[in-house]
Amino acid sequence: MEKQYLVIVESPTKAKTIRKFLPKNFIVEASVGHIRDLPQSAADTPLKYKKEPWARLGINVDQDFEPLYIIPKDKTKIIADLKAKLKDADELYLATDEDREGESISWHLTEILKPKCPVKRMVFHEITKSAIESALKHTRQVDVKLVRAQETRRILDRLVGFTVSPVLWKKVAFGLSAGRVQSVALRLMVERERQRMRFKKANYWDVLADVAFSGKNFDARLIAIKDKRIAQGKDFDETTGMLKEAKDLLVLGEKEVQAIIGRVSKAAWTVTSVEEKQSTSKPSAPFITSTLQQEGSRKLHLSTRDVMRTAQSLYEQGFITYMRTDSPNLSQDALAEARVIVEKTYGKDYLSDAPRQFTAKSKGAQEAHEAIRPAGTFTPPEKTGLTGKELDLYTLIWRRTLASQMSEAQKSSMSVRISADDATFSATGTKIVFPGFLKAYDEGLESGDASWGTEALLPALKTGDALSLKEAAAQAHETKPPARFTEASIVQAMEKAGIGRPSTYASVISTLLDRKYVLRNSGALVPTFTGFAVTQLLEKHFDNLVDLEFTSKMEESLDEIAEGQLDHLKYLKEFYLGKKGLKEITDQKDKEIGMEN
DNA sequence: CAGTGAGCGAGCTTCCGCTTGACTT
Repeated sequence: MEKQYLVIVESPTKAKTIRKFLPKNFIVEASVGHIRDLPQSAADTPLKYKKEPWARLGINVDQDFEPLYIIPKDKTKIIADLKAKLKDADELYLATDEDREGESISWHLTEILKPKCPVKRMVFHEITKSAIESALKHTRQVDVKLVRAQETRRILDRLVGFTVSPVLWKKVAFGLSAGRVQSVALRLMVERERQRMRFKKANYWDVLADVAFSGKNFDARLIAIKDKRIAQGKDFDETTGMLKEAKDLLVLGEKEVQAIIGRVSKAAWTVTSVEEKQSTSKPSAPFITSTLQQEGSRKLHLSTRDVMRTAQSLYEQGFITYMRTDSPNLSQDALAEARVIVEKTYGKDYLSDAPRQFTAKSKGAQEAHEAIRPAGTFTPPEKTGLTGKELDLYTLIWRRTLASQMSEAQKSSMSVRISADDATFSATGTKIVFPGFLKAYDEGLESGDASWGTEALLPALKTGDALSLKEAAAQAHETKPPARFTEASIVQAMEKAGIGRPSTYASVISTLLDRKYVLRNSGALVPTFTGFAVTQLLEKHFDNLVDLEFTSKMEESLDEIAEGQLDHLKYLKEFYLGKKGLKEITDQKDKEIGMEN
């Protein structure tokens, strides 16, 4: 009889795809994410353990931090199904994602399914027939050290969350929360708001002139009087509203500007210098979760949740690859397909000389998946039959992927100096000589459409040319405080700091909104009084936890644990039970903070 | 005697990260 194999992946959609690449004697099933976890709340804790002093944490902190794992209700049926399928299998292939969490899922599966047949760990980074066949041949064993690193991460997050949150219930308000990720994200927003509150507005004036040369009009702006430069926004200090120190600049008021206009209106306008520069720009990397959320927000005005919901639907319909990823990498198949479509759609001139490959920028990237790109044969958007948000998002992904394999854009910029009486004016123009990738995708644009009609052109000028003044107008300016975070920009900031993962960016924002730590105000996230109070308390008493560096330091330790260079118990003991450990600090602060009130 | 309600004590809230549906707004 033919041998039977059971392959387990994380996502049901992925299982469906892989099934097509494998013979009938391979049964492919999904774990649907994690299958075991610490109890989510007291209600989930088995009666047997409820009396234990550590039951509330779900971790026996005095007994080597032994975690209490339970199977969540919604996973019991999945486990039963997997067990039944395993009965008929001669071999088990664990094909969960190749990252810390995926390794852990594989380990939990062996713990629960207790397979009697041989077990092999297989990994692949792209879902193609050749990649899967190769993965089947190159299996390994579950990496127990990597599993330890995941478990340590899980325990640390629970300890932080369930130790610090109760302090907030006592000192601020019932039901609040703190955590390694959410509290730092909140702090970023609070700090930005403090900057805004400290901000002092500055006012200054300048002159915008409408000038003409051989029948063509263009704008020129006042930049200096008698070689003394005019102050611009960036020259003012944000917290004092005064000119930054050691700047010998001219801050103009309305009266002075009117006097200048009077002088230059009667003067001769002459070009004193012309500088031309050629430049090229390269396309951005294909989408990863964070950049998709940013561009979905900027170009399509969708919330991070909306972006993810829509992408999930596109994924399930087979239009795009997996939407939770931190890798901008394109598979060999995808590269080839993208290049074929670029040539077909835009012509050979628009194809980059060589395939372009991108690497992850953020520190914590685990790169278990590919970039978010059109799946299979890159169906052109108009042939997908999609509508509404789905069509818009797919079009964005399709264009961004193609752009990544297109030629550079070539620009030519011209910078001109003009003198009139004692004043110097400046005009700049940019011309796109060759649009290249901009034809498919222009990041600078707010709408989804690509276009390169935004260039500001100057006539062909040379030194000594005489210009005619049409109009000179006084313009008032005031400096602006730093902008509040939006959903998109906070995700960008979190990713840069290595805080949170692609699967959690959207839910972290939801938590902050749920707790009323921040409010949504026409796109901006505005910290509330509660948000300020919580941040202030955490900064004062748990400063290391809300430090931007905390997660990156933790990641370093987890890496050492995964490599066997650091003992996970030593790390956890020091973090929680050590002299300056979380437990000691919390007990001490509990009393301290109480005294203040 | 039955019904009411003050007073008391017990139990609960919370984390991050991996996946979908089942549910509500």
